[in-house]
Amino acid sequence: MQLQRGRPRSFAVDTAVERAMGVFWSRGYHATSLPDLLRATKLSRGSLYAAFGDKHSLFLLALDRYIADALTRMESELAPGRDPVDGLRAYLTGYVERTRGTNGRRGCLLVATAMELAGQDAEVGRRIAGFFKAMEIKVADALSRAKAAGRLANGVEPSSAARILVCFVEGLRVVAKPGPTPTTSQATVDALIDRFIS
Amino acid sequence: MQLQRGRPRSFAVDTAVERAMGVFWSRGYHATSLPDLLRATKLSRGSLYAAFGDKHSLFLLALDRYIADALTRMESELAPGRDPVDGLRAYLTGYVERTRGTNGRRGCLLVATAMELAGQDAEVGRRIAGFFKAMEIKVADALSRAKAAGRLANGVEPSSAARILVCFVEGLRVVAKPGPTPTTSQATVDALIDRFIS
DNA sequence: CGATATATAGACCGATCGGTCCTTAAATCG
DNA sequence: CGATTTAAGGACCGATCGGTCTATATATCG
Repeated sequence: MQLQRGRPRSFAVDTAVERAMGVFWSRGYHATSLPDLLRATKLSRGSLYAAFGDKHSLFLLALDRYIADALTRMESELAPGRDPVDGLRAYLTGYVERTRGTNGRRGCLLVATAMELAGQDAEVGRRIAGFFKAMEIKVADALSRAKAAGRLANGVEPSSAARILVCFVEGLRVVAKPGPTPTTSQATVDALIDRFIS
Repeated sequence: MQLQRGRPRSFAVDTAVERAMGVFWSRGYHATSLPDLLRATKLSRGSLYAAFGDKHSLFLLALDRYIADALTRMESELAPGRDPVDGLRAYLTGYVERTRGTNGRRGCLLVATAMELAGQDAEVGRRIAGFFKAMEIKVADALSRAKAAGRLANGVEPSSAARILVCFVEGLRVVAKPGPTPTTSQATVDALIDRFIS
């Protein structure tokens, strides 16, 4: 970003990335065309390529933004200062809310990208794997704090339970994609929590 | 399919569908091109279009085949005649095996299709939703038999437990996509079973 | 054999893909 | 003011997309 003499940038890079993220999120990488991105970002072809290089680079920025948002949300839900059981409940319930109605139909950019690109695109693969790992660590940490407080059911081991929860929430996003089952999801989450919390 | 006078069909429709399935499975729908399909099926353009109509129709046949295979496998794993707990273990362990090494990288056609197309393509959406429903019913049935045999942990309800297991296995396929974690998956499955079986 | 049916090979189609480039308008600087 | 910089708009590019069609070769029938 250089000194701005002459006409200043009429668009904020951040909001352009955010809008692009929305398109990739709704359609997936391959099904998103340049015209789609231009419409969403309100940029001209020239501006978009000057600012972001190419479609793939812009996608990586959008993916990074999505990941950062998800991690930020998790950090507040599972904050060390908070009651770990409340945090875990909030964390899981958040996924239920995100699979309701229109949101459910939209799915999850991370899951869609994992399935669409992670196998072929190393750059993407690293980001996705890193996210799942980070998520697992945060959940495991919350479970450890719950265990220390004597709130875990007998025989529950934080690290393996964390892996179970991570698989579960990602699976929720898959199963909810074709047709969300609004009422049952929360009950399913409650039943799951019931197996781990005493 | 009409009477075959003259040169007989030099290819079997079934094996062509199976080969096409393999390509869609590895690359996803949008990223699979006609040349990809021709190479895999060893058909000419003309033959492929004469036999299947278009790319989308061929994809639906491939998806149906994948679903039928999955249901067949489940029916043997969770057969009513078999010990339900053994069946559930075999069912879950099957997913662990399918996420190892190269297989894991390949992912799952159903999950990938759910994320890539189920939101936009009603025909596909119905198939995916139907599969998840069928799977849930089969698992719930096995859990019911386990419960009747007094093999379930206290407080476990078959129908909600089935929803949990379905989400878990589909999530396994997502998390395993970017980089399989071979050794831990079985341990994770064991830890999960441990929460439900007494 | 000749008639018929099937599949191959590949030319061909319009549309769209991602990406480059050039002109013009607008805004800020000295 | 004029010089400079930024972005918009859109023409334009080669490549590829899914899909059609026309030979041509081959096999099976009567």
